[in-house]
Amino acid sequence: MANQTVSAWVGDPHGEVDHPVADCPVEVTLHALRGRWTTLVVRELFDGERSFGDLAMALPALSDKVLADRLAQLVAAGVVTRVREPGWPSRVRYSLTPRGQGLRGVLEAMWAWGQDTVRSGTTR
Amino acid sequence: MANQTVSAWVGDPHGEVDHPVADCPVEVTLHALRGRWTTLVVRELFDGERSFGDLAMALPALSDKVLADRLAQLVAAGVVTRVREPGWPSRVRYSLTPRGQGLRGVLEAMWAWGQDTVRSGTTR
DNA sequence: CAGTATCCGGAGAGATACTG
DNA sequence: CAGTATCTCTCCGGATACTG
Repeated sequence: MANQTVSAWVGDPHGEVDHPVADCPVEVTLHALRGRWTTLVVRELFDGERSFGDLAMALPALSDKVLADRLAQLVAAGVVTRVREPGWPSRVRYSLTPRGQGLRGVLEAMWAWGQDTVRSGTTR
Repeated sequence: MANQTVSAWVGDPHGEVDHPVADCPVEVTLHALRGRWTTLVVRELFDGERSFGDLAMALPALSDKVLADRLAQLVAAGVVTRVREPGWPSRVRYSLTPRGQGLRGVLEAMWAWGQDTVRSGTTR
């Protein structure tokens, strides 16, 4: 997760790390993607704007509460934009921010590594 | 986390996803890195082989139990090799497997995204 | 040295029911 | 439609104490 407060990534020397601190970039990313279902919600949004109902339909096993939690988390992380349409019935449009689009690279890296791992049969 | 069982990454169409399944490559990667301290342990090992005591010393706030948990998890994920030295006092050498080395790209992608996010001040 | 055995407290995931 | 309010339950993370 986190590293020490100051030094860079593999740019050692990284001194003692007493605690996984929140301002480590890796920690920040992990935090944004934290929790079950999160990456799936993001993936849905890679395809474009979605409403709450759209997402609920695409992820049927995901409860309203958890979906709302995830969306709030993603909004707080600056990954997703939430736009409430005025009127009735109420409708909310969720879409990725530019930063959210930037997650593509991260998820692709994860996909590639996981793919290799599965192929090699080193599943845990 | 996971996606459906068959289709590819952003290569839609991705059908309905009823459940975050374990065989999604992204899920596999997330699973390998799951838990507090995990990435920090991996980072220590990027610098080369380490003993249990080395790791405990580099991560002073990490308890024996959690360190042992993390190492076992990483071994199970095929990321780390565990070699027990015979004799007394007992000594165990931990190092990254080739697959573990492959995590560099993943963590770098995470680092880059987190870095941008912190710069832009969109911390949550 | 390198762990394992227990126990505890808190966070997160899900189910159900209700509201602006 | 798009959530919130509760409540439950399980899964860690951490502390402490002990062992091969």
